[in-house]
Amino acid sequence: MKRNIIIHNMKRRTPTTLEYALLGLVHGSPRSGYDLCKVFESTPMAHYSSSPGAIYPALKRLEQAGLLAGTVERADSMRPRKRYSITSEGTATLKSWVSAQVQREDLVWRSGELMLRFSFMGQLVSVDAVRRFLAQLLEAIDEYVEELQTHYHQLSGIELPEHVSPTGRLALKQGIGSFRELRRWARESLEELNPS
Amino acid sequence: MKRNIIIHNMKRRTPTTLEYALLGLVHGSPRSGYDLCKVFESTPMAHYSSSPGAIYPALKRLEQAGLLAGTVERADSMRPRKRYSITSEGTATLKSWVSAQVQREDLVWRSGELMLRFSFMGQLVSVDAVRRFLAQLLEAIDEYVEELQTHYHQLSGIELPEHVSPTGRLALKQGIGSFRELRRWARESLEELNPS
DNA sequence: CCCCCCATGTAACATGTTACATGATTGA
DNA sequence: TCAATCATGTAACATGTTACATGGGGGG
Repeated sequence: MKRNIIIHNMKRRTPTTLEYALLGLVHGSPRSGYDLCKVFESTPMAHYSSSPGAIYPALKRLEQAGLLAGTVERADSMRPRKRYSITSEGTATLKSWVSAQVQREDLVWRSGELMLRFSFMGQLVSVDAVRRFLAQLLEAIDEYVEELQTHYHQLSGIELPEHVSPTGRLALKQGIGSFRELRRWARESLEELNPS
Repeated sequence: MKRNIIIHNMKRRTPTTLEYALLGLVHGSPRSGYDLCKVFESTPMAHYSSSPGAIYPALKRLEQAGLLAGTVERADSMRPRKRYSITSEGTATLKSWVSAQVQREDLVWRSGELMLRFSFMGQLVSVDAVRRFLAQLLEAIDEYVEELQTHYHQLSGIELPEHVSPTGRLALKQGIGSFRELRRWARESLEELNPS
């Protein structure tokens, strides 16, 4: 009898950035796929998606995983519309995502996702948790900026055999500058959130 | 009579960002796949790749497209090594990539690729062309920052029915800040490159 | 002797991109 | 009536990610 019905058999990969973005938006208020497409078209959220070709399949995956629940409205009409709401499991997934420790890797590889997490935090966790997030972010930035500066000094210090073009050096400078600005922003935001 | 004579009909999709990064590095000096892997592991170029699983196939594609030429060294030995050099066609492709007009879309969707272009420009085009690039970049930034600010004011201005959390607003502020910092950098770099 | 570095790859897989398909409704 | 908008999707495709495979050489 191989018919063991395993309930938790769903392969539960961690959601992609797009999937988190969809979860977060639907958490804000229930929406249809079309609504979500328009959000991505018309707001700076555009950074996180693109096209119905990605959004509709992602919504389907989230529904199958039990993180979203879709209900069809106007089923009788010739123009049905499927409105998605977030499930309690979906909310839990979102919460643990935004609450995760900020690692150096997040900053280096997925800084966009970090900001997405931050933008949803306000509706999901306490102000204290938001402050913790920013504090961890500041630590990670400090660490990484120092790394980058080491590289920068290696470039501009001694004449290397392998000559680095001035634009290469300037590009690195830009990278350092952008992380410094991020740090500035994080400090300012911390203050703004202070209960003082 | 068609004026377009198709010389060879290899399907010539435009290279991916990773492929441009490889072209640029090999243009700097001939390297093997392993060398390139190490560059990505050990420098801030890390932003543009990841793993041998992407790099080796990309090199093969570039060779087939005629943009790189690989020669096997130590073919007799038990540990051969394939060193890639850029072809004249590869250099031409690189040049036209870095010289392309800077569009708003590049800034919004592919700002990382923009900086990669910039970092290779020094070895490929004249200082004048670099200045043109920065000038175009500044224009695009001005335009986009204004767009973002419009969104920001829509959020913080009137109380909206759909309440936006404070972190959502702060996240947008961060976005604006980072583009402002980019603008600052571009202006500074322009001055630094001035023949004054 | 064992482990890590050199140096090359391949295989499975999920995801995103682009393009297309469908058909009702609304406004000019 | 004609175009744009609403609203849903599917199919083909290339790419990147993760994991694994191979095997010699050098240093402790």
